[in-house]
Amino acid sequence: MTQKSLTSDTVAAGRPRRRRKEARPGEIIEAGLAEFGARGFEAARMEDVARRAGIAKGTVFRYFPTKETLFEAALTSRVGPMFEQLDAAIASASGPAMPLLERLVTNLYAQIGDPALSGLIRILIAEGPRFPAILAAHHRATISRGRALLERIVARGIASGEFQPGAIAALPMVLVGPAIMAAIWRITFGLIDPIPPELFMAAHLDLIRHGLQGVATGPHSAG
Amino acid sequence: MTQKSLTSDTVAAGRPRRRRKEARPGEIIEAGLAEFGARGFEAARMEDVARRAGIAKGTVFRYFPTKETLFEAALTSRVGPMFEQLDAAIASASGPAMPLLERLVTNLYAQIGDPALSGLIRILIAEGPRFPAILAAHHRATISRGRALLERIVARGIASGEFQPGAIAALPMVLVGPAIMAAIWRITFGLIDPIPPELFMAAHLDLIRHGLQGVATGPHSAG
DNA sequence: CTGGTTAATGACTTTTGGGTCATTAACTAT
DNA sequence: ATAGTTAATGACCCAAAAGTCATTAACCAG
Repeated sequence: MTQKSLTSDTVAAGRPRRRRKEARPGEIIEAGLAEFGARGFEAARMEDVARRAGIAKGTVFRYFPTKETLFEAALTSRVGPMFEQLDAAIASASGPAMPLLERLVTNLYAQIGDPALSGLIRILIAEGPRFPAILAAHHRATISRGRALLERIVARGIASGEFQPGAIAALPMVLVGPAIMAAIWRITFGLIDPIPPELFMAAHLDLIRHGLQGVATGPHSAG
Repeated sequence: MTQKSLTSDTVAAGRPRRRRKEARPGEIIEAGLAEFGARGFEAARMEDVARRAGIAKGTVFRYFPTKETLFEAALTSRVGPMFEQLDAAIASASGPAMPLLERLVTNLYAQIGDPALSGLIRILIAEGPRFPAILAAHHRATISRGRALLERIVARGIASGEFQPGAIAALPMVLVGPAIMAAIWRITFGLIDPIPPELFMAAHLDLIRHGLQGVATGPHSAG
C-alpha cells in the first residue's frame, strides 16, 4: 500500500519487453553520449537517455547506479588511441617526413567531420573542470600519444635536414593548431557561418609546408 | 500565517544591508559570469551567484527575473570589439604587414592569459547550441570583426608583394589557429599539463612568418 | 507446459534549486 | 525626529528530475 495504485486492470501496453543483459550497457552508453554531447552533463535527462536507448528509465539505473557513473563510463568508452594505424605507418615508413605530417593532418580533418568527435570535444571542454579524472584519462590515452607521434615525425624531419630546428620543433603541437580551430569553429559558429573543411585543410597544409621547410634566409631576410 | 514562522525575535544578524540600486546589476553580472564560466549554465546556482555578489538570492531576482535573463545579460555584456585599438593601429599604419600580424598575434596571447576570457570561451562552446542568439551576437561583434582585421592585414601584405596569394590568403583565419589551440589547451589540459604561453607564441610566430613569406622555391624544392 | 529466476518496468519518493513575496530596514524629504 | 518609499532579505513554495522498488513478464531448464 505504500506504493503503486495500479492493479491488475492497469496494463502497460508499451512496446514488448526484451531481456538483453549483454547488449544494454553499450546501448545505454551510446544514448548517454548523444544526450551529454547535445545538452551537457547537467542538462541531460536520464529519462531522455532511456528513451533514446529504447528502454525504461529504471533500466538505465540497473546498469549504471548514478548519472555520474554513466557519464564516466560513456566518456571512458571513448578514450583510446585515435592514431593507431597512423602510428604504425610512421614506424614502418622510411621516406621524407612531410608526407607523414600531411597524412596526420588529413586524418585529423577526416575525424573532425565526425559528429561523435565534435560531441566528445564539447563535453571535454564544458565538463572538464568538473571531471578532472576523465580529462586526465583522455590526455593520457589520446592527446599525449598524438603529441608523441607528431614529435616523432618532426624529429625525423629534423634529423634528415628536411625541417629546421627552432621554436616549432620545440612545440610541434602548434602544427595542428588550425585543425583544432576548425573543430572548434564547427561546434560553435559552424551553423551561423560554415567554412568548408577542404578550405581549412588547404590553408593549414600550406601554412605547415612553408613553415617547416623554412626559408633559406641568410642573416638578413627582408627585401 | 501562510508564510514565515519567524517573528520579532528572529533576527537576521547577517551583514548590514546596503541600498545600491545602480551598482547591483553590474556586480551581479560579474558574479554570474564567474559562476557560469566555472560550472556552465545548468550547474551554476543562483544562490552561489548571490553569495559571490555579496547579496541575498532574492535580490538577484529583483534585477534579473530569470536565470536565463541573467545569463544573456552577462554574455551580452561581453560582446564588443576585442580589437578596437588594433583596428585603429592597422588603419593608420603604413609599413609592412608582418609586424601588424605579429602585433595581432601577440595581442591574442595577452588576452588568452585573462581567465575571464577563458570562461567566456568555455561558455560559448558549452552552451552555444542552447543559446544560438548569443553565439550570433558574439560572432557579429567580435569574431567577424577580428576576421575582417586579419583579412585586411593579409590583403595589404599581398598587395605589397610581402605575402604570397594562395590557400592561406583565402582563409587568413588559419593564421590564428595555434592561438585558439593555446586557449583551448589552457581551459582543458592546462592544469594537468601546462604549456607556457611564450613557448606557444614563439612557435606560432615562427609558423606564421615562414608560411607567409613563402619559400623561393623553383620547380623542384626538396634536396 | 510449468515453475523458477531475474531483467525490465514505471509509479512513486526524495532532493534540489529556480522563483515568490511578506517582512524588514536603509535612505530621504520635510 | 518621523513618516514614506522601496531596496533588500530569506523562509517558503513547487516543479522537475534523480533515484527506488514492488510488480510484471521474458526466458529457460526440466
